[in-house]
Amino acid sequence: MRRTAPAGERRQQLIAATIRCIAKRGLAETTTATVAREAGLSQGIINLHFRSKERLLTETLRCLSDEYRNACSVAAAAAELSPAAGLTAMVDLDFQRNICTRDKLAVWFAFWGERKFRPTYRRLCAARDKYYDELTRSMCASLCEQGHYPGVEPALVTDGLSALTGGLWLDLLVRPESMSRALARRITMAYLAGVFPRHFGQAAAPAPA
Amino acid sequence: MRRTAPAGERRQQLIAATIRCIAKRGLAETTTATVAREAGLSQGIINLHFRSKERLLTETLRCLSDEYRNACSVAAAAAELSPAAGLTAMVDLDFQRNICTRDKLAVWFAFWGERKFRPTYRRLCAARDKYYDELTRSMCASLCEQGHYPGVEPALVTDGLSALTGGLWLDLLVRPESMSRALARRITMAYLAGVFPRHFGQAAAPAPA
DNA sequence: ACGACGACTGAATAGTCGTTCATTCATTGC
DNA sequence: GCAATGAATGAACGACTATTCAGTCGTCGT
Repeated sequence: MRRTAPAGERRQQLIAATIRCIAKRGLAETTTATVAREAGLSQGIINLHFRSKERLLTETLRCLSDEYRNACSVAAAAAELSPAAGLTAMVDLDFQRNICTRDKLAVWFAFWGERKFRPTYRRLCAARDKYYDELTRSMCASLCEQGHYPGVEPALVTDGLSALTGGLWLDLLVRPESMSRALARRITMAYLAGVFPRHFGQAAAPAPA
Repeated sequence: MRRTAPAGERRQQLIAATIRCIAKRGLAETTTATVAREAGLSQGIINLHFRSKERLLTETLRCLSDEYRNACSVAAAAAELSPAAGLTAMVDLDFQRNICTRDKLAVWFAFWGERKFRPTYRRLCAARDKYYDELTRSMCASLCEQGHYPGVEPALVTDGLSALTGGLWLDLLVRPESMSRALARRITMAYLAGVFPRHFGQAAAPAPA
């Protein structure tokens, strides 16, 4: 391996090592030394490329947050076609291979446990939440209007969907033997079917093969 | 204040201080010193009454777990009347004043973030989960049978309900400005209404004043 | 080929935290 | 009242961790 690498590349490498480290050992036992070793580099490397451990963690979270928001653009595009297609794309995305890795889920929950106490974590998480909420809410609102669901409150459905997704992620992380991405997707679609029966109910959309 | 107290009392006092400490500062910044100060006692007190910090944390989690399981007995009793009443009691319980404190939620999530890596945390959390699942699943199964819902899978509904509750707890903790216990309860009941419309739908049960 | 640059190293440092233990002092039985 | 008991203290200790920095060595321009 090259001994020297472009700064951006090394930063990415260290962030990846951080994710693996948190997933393997937990945030409490993730030290600068373990991350450096995981990356196959030396003690001081983290303070060289990030100014501190804190910044490494912050950048790691920002990386995941950006990745999620970028992935959302696919769902936003699908929503142009129809609100129901947009919501389906959103659910697919949430339980997709790339986004919904066990390693990445471990990192999300590690930070969620601390976000109340670290303003920077809170800001980054809140930004992702806001983006999700606005996107999902507009889809739900359109579907309520276009699909004639006068009794359904878009804000309520959005909050429910967001909470359900978060809860299923937790199950995927801590009880992988009894929860799978496919099952999580089914449960979420069943929720949507309960809310919007004419669009997600049994007789509504043909299930994608 | 008495300088010496019965051992059991002091242990409870220290567990309460631990909960406040984790809720105020997060697990990462909860040290034996901060817990002792929060309790108004001295450095070595934790190692005196619990053998180590680790055991203090474990006992704290066990305390919350037991409290939750005890509270469930009310819901189990209600289920004897009817499965739907049991489920309603379960939802009420989950968003009740005593169980669903901001402090206690903070502790739950602090441990959930680490449970993958600490066998003891995992065991205690898994025990609570199992209890919840079995209780809820039997209620759902009874309701499916007695209420004639042939298309509904009890296991799926249980997983969904558990995930939704967990997600709403997270919202209550980190976004108290946009989530309340009452709203969380409404969202959960709306979920049940989607699954069991004849028992939880608009025209089914009279909303409690 | 060579010199300058800077990425990288890893031993040293300063600070923090969990744990220990000799000592203090309130409580209880006599 | 007076020991005897053991709960509680808090200074001291050892282990660990983030950060620093002087030195090493690969890379690149000339």
